[in-house]
Amino acid sequence: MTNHDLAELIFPNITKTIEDYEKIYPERNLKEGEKVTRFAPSPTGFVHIGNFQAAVIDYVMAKSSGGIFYLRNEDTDKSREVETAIEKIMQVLRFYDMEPDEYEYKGKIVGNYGPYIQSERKEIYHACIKYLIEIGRAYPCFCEKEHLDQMRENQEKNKMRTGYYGRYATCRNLSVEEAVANIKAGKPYVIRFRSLGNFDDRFWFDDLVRGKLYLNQNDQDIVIMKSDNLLPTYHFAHVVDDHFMRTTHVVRGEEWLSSVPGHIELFEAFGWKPPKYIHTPLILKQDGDIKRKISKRKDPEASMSYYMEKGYPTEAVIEALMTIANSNYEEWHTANPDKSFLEFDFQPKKMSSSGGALFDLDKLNNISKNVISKMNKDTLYELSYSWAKQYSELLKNLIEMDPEYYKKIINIEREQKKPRKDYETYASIPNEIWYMYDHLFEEYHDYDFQKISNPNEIAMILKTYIEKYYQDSDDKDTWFDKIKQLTTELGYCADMKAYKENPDAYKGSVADISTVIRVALTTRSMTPDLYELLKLLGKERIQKRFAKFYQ
RNA sequence: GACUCGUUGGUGAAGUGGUUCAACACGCCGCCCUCUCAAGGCGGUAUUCACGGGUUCGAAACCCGUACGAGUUACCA
Repeated sequence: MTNHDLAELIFPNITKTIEDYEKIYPERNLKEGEKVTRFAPSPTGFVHIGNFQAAVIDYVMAKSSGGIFYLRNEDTDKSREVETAIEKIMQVLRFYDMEPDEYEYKGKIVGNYGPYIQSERKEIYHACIKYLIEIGRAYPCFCEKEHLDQMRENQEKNKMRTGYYGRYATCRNLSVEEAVANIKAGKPYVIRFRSLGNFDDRFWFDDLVRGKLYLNQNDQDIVIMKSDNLLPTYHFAHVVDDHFMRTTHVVRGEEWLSSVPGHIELFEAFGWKPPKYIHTPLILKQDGDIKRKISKRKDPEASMSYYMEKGYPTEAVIEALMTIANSNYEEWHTANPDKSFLEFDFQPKKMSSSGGALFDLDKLNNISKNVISKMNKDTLYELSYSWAKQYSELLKNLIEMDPEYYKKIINIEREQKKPRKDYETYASIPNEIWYMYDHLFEEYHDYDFQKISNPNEIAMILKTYIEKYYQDSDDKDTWFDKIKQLTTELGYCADMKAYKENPDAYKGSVADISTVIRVALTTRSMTPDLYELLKLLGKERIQKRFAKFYQ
């Protein structure tokens, strides 16, 4: 009996060969420099920020080169799979406007290199494994878990490298007859790759981030097909898929670096050319004194849904992630505010290889504030409204009550050279504008009066102001002149400079008077421009708010 | 334990032998700015690049050790 018989026994129904697939999935017609990248998440119901960053890089590299960005669903681990995961993934991609060129979604395949779901590619993997068995580079392994565990324990005890290699790879020495007999007897098995590598020999490999790396050859007979569902392991699926889908650049986390030798050997066994690799530093988080991998269980910000719920503009998240990837991105973006991030010349070499970047929420918040501040009122209206419809009943109701009024509020000190930066996220908007709504204002009674806190004095200031001075029709200069007149009339200092030079000579200043008005109007001592607020509220509502203090 | 990658300020980092006595951004602090806050302006924030040794006229940059951190070491990706 020969390897051929063994291969036939294991895969009797596989008739297509590798050559067939080479024809079905021909080399892509790429122009010089065009890149093919992919986002290949496993459907766990969770889009990790690190994976998403890789997707952003994938997208930028593909799109900026005129190439292809596709989505591949890596669902080979059926035990971890979550039903709606792929919808979430698609939702995230679309939300960030990173529509893949090729994908498979809800039964529809877009692209000529599918299926794009690994569990549907079984035949292709099997054909490849069949080939490997025929040429003697793969074999069935009947070792049981207990045996493997025992073996590893012994290896550890003897300070040997752990794993299935060399003399520990017992099943590689089984004769075809023995293997066939085992299979016919119904023994469960996995398929392992037969490594020809020598761990003591080194080879170099060029990672686009780190440059030339000298690595030990792989000598592990890694599992390429699992026993229960006959699906491939990640390692094997990566090699087969990225070859037949004609991926040119693989972007993945640096946790994959140590499996590179195995992947390279797999490519070599087929005589295929490996793609270029970009192993990105992990995204870490500061936890007390230590930095650790951002974890999906402990850290809500590990999930992309966090940023969607909080209402960060997509542009802000992308900028934060791009800045971690290439720190000159920010500078470039300020210099080219109107350009899309796709026009940025992303350079893998410029990625830090310092083994992990802290994701800085302060920085994100700052970027986000800037992004929101630069939106015009209509854009902010649209984006915050569509966010509210999904995530905030409160904001949604406020907007729907009177969209034009809402627009006026968010337009205060907006659409100018140096706009205000009040809103960090869409979620933070209600907290900044609620006092402009009477029904919310009525419910709140905690006034933050500052220097002037005597109720009689406050009542007097407010009453005098509204009855004697305030007019809706005043322009800003007139308005402020009147505030000054009021200030002087009540014995306070209207000139800030004079006041600062000699504060003891006065009861207080125009700033104190303004603060009283501001607080009475909003309960807060810090708000946007007072004049704008007054105008928006109008005399009648102002009067009502003031009246509380002198009735 | 073994293997691999790394180590520049509070954070992200620029910088690969000599205008870097370490850019830029965030954060923090201070001052200024005819109403607050925000913004803005100005200034401060690493006598030094984990540590020790070496190479060199010259090192954060090159070499060697040490320490520390991270990743991998699965029929998970």
